[in-house]
Amino acid sequence: MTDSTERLEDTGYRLTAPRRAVLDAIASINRPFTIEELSEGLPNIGRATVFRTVKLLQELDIVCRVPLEDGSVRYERSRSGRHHHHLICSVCGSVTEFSDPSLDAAIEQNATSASFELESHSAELYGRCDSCRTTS
Amino acid sequence: MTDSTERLEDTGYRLTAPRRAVLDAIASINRPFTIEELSEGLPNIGRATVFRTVKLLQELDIVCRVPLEDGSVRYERSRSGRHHHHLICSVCGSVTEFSDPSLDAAIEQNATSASFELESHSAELYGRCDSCRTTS
DNA sequence: GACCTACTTGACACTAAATATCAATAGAAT
DNA sequence: ATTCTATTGATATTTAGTGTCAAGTAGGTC
Repeated sequence: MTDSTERLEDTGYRLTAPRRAVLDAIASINRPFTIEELSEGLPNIGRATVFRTVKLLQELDIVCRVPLEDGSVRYERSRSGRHHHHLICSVCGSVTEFSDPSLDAAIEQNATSASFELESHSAELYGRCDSCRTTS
Repeated sequence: MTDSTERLEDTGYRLTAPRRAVLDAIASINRPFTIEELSEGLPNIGRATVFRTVKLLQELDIVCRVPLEDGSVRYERSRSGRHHHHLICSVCGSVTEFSDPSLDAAIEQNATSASFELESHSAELYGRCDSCRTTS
């Protein structure tokens, strides 16, 4: 979170008390969260500000958007702060990041053969994580 | 759409007038649509029915959900009716389906190495389609 | 063809997620 | 300390979708 505040400043954004509060709250949550959940834990911060801050943090790759299989959305602090994909457990809801250059290459290959100029992409994997798989 | 009605019947769903109307409307739209747009073109059909029917058609792989980069969602008649991925043009909004076993394999490989039991996955490619790329 | 019954519909209320507005507030540069 | 502009909070509004339930109808049966 310290380097998150730095990243905010470096990008020209103001380091305000509400933004610090949102960053702290995100740092202390250890699971994917909804904005509502985050907002409930921050009764002194306006709901709109929480939405705005999370949107900002997404742009800075500090937080990432996690689309669930049912169409709902959660957010999570990005571990890597860089491009990655997700393994999303349908049992416990845990989200694991991974990167794979060969997966990215396969995606680029498909774009190229369709004469499509790729700007970005997403890949989400849904299933059961190791511990939920072995525990059930 | 004829085989869509067959697929409805085969699965035990009733072939009702509203469902036919929704199927016809989808067949006549040649671009990704929102439920609102679809519903506007069907003033005699209840909004809830349009939502319900599109949800049903998704389950039957007749229609597919297309998540856009900004988090909004559109729907499109599935050409293949089977598992596939999307090339989504950020200029004209066109959506092209593609399948690639080697892409699927790369995804499965990642799940396996994380001891993750893969149930499903999605991959969306965003950028500029061939005609928008060459026209601009 | 009439009948039955479960599936489906339509109207409407409601929820959830997010954005728009705008006066008031407060970073941070000087 | 002052100033200027980004940011905030409160609230209204939008968008996308679901829940409820009485009324309607598809399609199998006699």
